[in-house]
Amino acid sequence: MAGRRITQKEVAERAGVAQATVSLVLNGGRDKVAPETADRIEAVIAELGYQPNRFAQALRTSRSHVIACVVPDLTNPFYPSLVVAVQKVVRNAGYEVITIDTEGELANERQVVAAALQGRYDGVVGVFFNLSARDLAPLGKNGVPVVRIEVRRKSGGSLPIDDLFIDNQAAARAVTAHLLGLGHRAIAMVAARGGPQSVRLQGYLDAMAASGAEPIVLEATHFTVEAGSEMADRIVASDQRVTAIIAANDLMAIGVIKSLLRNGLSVPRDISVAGFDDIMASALVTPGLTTVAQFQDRLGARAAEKLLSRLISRETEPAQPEEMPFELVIRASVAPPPDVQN
Amino acid sequence: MAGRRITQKEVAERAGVAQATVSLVLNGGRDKVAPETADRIEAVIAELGYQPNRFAQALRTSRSHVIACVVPDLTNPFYPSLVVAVQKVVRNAGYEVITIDTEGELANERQVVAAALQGRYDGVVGVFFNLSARDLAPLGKNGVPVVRIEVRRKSGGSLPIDDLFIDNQAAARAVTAHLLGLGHRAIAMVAARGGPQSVRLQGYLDAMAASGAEPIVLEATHFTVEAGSEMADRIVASDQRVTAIIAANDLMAIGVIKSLLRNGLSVPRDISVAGFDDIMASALVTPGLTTVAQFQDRLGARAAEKLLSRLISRETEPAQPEEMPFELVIRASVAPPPDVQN
DNA sequence: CTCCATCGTTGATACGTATCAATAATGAAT
DNA sequence: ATTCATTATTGATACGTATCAACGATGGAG
Repeated sequence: MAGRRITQKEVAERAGVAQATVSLVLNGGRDKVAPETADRIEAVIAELGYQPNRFAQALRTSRSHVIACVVPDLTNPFYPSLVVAVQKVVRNAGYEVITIDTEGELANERQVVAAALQGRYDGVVGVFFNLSARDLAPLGKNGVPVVRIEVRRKSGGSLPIDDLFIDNQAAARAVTAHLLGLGHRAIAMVAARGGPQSVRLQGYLDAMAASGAEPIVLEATHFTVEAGSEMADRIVASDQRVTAIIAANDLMAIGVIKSLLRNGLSVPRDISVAGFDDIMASALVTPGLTTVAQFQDRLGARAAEKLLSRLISRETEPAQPEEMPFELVIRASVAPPPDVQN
Repeated sequence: MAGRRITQKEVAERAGVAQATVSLVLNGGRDKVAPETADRIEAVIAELGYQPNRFAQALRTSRSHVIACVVPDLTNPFYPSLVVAVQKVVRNAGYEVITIDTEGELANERQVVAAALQGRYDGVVGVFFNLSARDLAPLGKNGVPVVRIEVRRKSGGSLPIDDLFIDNQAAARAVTAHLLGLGHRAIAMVAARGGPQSVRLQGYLDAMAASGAEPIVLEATHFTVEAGSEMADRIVASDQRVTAIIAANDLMAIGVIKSLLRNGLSVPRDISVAGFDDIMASALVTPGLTTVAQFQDRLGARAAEKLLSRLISRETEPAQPEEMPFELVIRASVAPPPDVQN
């Protein structure tokens, strides 16, 4: 009962003017309108506390002022900071953010595209595990800009699909090289299907090949702590002698550490461990986890900026991929291999 | 160019029928419509892949099919699992979720209320640090149901504000009693302003008073790891002798542990530490953190269910607060005090 | 055979906005 | 004094939907 919604019509009546004029004033046509009229209308707007009806606007303009932020797993601590960064940037520009947890599932990613094609989202930003540029093409064609966050240089081709990427292959090479430099040779990689896995794996393989070391690869089913533990258990149980383990992300790496400690091994004295992402927990575990920081907040903020500029300028020029930095974060979980430690 | 949007009008034309009839079929008026007509229309709908325009629907019905999920800090690992649980439940019912990170700020919480009053959200679920039932009252009056997640028994009074709460005072009593039971007397509490702080603090004070022990309270400015470390530093630097520290949440507790270890103390040998929330990192730190689990996923799911049932039934009966369980999770960060350890 | 109730369908309308074409008012130019 | 260009304002319209009043058709009761 309390607060009925105020409409332009009511403002118009109160200001002794037509609804169209109110609309004119609101849409920057300030110079199309006599200053005193504009002032009067704005006074009434303030007085009545008028707020435009977003749905009517959306219906009329077919712009929703909503953008979709797509992540594969919100409970993976890597993503919330990204999402928050996006929200902060975009909020000031009058956009709302719908965060969609796709669980890494193709079907859910498809649903986002479908919803966007319905005009529900003005733009899409995020991480797609399954969809390729081809799948996202309809969005570009229909004027819905997309900013992908990728794990390697990629291009949306001639479409308005911007790519923000971190060269994860180089990152994986860097981690592997760091371990090799300390004297490790028997370095295992624990990866999982989907996501950034293959790229990081490739970087690892590159570095190993370059140094002539024999790669050892284990593939888990998920990017979780449990999966990491399971893989490490398997390594311990096998007779394979390993002095270092690289996990495809920090959650798995933490699982690996847990498993090793449980099995009575010392990290890094017996086995060194490294991961990717630099999630908060990585600084908190004991020993601190050596990992690759990707600066999620900067990543999210930059992605949001790119999307916004597309939304504002309405330009549909082909995209330029933009590289974002990573950084090797050295912590206590890595040391020279036992035979070099003496 | 590719996929123009299909409207009811187009469906109607293709089916040789009026737009109103299509609408009738879609809105369950299936029994108001001749079966063969309905079949024909549904066939066309499937054929053309018609999807209703949400904005037109919202404008017409003033129901947005969007619900707001309000949390104070998405980067606090406590909340994402809550949000995800809400999303999962609500998605199947055809609702979208807008997650709003209020940063614990009053202004942002107010903005949510304002947006909801504009009709942007059909319902609101979440954690409010600053707003009281009185502030949320306008929502109830305007038919926007609210489910609050609270830290103690509270009531929306006669309004349709459902409360889901965990008795944090009892939880704090339980933690404190556990420590007292082990023989601790000099137990400090590290709290922060806002949020669940005062309630947990009260539980701690209750338990201390009941056992005749002298309370020691430190108040930090934020609920973060850094704040926890800072408080612990302060304790170490002081000449106060303390054998156990309870932190108002796990992030702070982890900060406390970090600080103590840095200062050359052993946890739990020299000082025991406990927290609240049971975030993932708590199981991963060394030593594992004794804490209070609140089952965020169940909490979120239940909250979403309550909201949904309000949305569907349109009932505006006064709310009944519902209690959710907590559980003391004992890990390695707690042991008897030094003088009992002999 | 006429009347009336019932059923299926439809035309018209409103939700609140943005925008376009048209009008009224003003002053400049002839 | 008349015409014309310019400026300020407005009426009308459409976006896509849900809904209500009204309509024609059908068939049963009288």
